[in-house]
Amino acid sequence: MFSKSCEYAIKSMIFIAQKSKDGARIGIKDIAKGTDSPQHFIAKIMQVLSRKKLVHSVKGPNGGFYMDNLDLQNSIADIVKAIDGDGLYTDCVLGLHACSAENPCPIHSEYSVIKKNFIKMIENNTIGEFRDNLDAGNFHLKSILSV
Amino acid sequence: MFSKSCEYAIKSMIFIAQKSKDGARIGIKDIAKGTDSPQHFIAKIMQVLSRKKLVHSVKGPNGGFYMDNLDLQNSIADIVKAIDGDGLYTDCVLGLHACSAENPCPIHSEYSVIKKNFIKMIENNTIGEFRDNLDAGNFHLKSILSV
DNA sequence: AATATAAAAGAGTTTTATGTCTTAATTTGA
DNA sequence: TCAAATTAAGACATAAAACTCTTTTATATT
Repeated sequence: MFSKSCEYAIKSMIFIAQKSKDGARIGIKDIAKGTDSPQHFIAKIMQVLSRKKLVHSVKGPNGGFYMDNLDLQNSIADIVKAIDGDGLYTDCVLGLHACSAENPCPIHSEYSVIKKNFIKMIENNTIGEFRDNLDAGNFHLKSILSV
Repeated sequence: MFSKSCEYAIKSMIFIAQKSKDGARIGIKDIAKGTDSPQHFIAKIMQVLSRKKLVHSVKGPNGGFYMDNLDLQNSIADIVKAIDGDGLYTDCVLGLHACSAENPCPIHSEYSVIKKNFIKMIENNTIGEFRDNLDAGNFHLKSILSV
C-alpha cells in the first residue's frame, strides 16, 4: 500500500502537527522517538517534505520543524503524492501498462470502487484534523510497547 | 498493494484457467507470453502455487499447468495469501506493530472499512468465474499494445 | 531403452528500498 | 565574532524484491 518511507512521512507529519502548536519547533530526534522511526532515514524524508513546502523548517539552535495554518490544511494524500508519487492514483492493481474501463484487467471494475473510497479518505483527512484527536489520546503513532 | 510476484501470480492463474479447459495443459512459455511476464521469474512463482496445490502441473512432453474443478473454486485471496502472505489482512497501514480498535493508528478506523471491502472482493472472486469473461474479451491480462 | 520435452530446483545477478554515517551549511545566542 | 545546535546534503551499507540462467528430475513418445 504505502512504502515504508511514506508511512514514516505520514506519522512524522502528524506528530509535528501535534507538537508544534504555538509555533514551537520540533527536532528530528524527537520525531524519530515519537514515531518509532529511524532518525537518519526520516531526516531525508523530511528534507523532501520540506523542499516540497509541506512543512517548515529552521536550522540552528532551537530550530526544527513546524507547521503553519496552511501546512495543517494539507491532506494525507498530499504527503502520499510527495513521497510515493501518484502510482496509487494511476497504476493498475495487476500491473497492466494500460488498464482502463475500456480495456480493463479482470478486477479493474471492482477495484475502482475501492480505490475511489481510499483516495477519498486520504484526501478528506487533513493533517490538522488529527491534532486534537492525538492530544486526546484517541490514537497512536507508535506501539504502546515499543520493541 | 500486491507485490509484482503476486500480480504475475493472479494473471497467470486466470490465464491458465481460461486456457486449460477440457484438461488441456498450458506451458510456462505460453503463460509468460499471454500475461506479459518474465518467463523464468513466473516459473518460480508457479512452483510455489503448484506446491501449495492451487494448480496442477505435469512434467514432460505435452506437460504443463492445468486446473481441475476444485482449483477453479479458489479465490484471488487464496493466491494472494500463497504469494504475499497475510500481511494484507494483518498489517497496520501505517506500520504500527500493534494497531487495533483499542489502540488505533490515526487512520485505523477509516482504513478498516476499506480493507474489509477489499478483502471481501478478493475472497468473493473465484478464478473460475473469470474464465468466461476472459473468453468473451471482457477484460485483458496484458496491454493491447505490449511495449 | 533412448530421446526429447517440460516443470522443479538451485544458484546467481540486478535493481530498488531501506537504513546509516559523515560533512556542510545555517542560525541562534553568548 | 565564536561556539553550539540543528537541518541539509551526500556518500555509503544492507536488505529485499525482481529477474536470469543453468542443472536436475520426471514423463511421454518413439
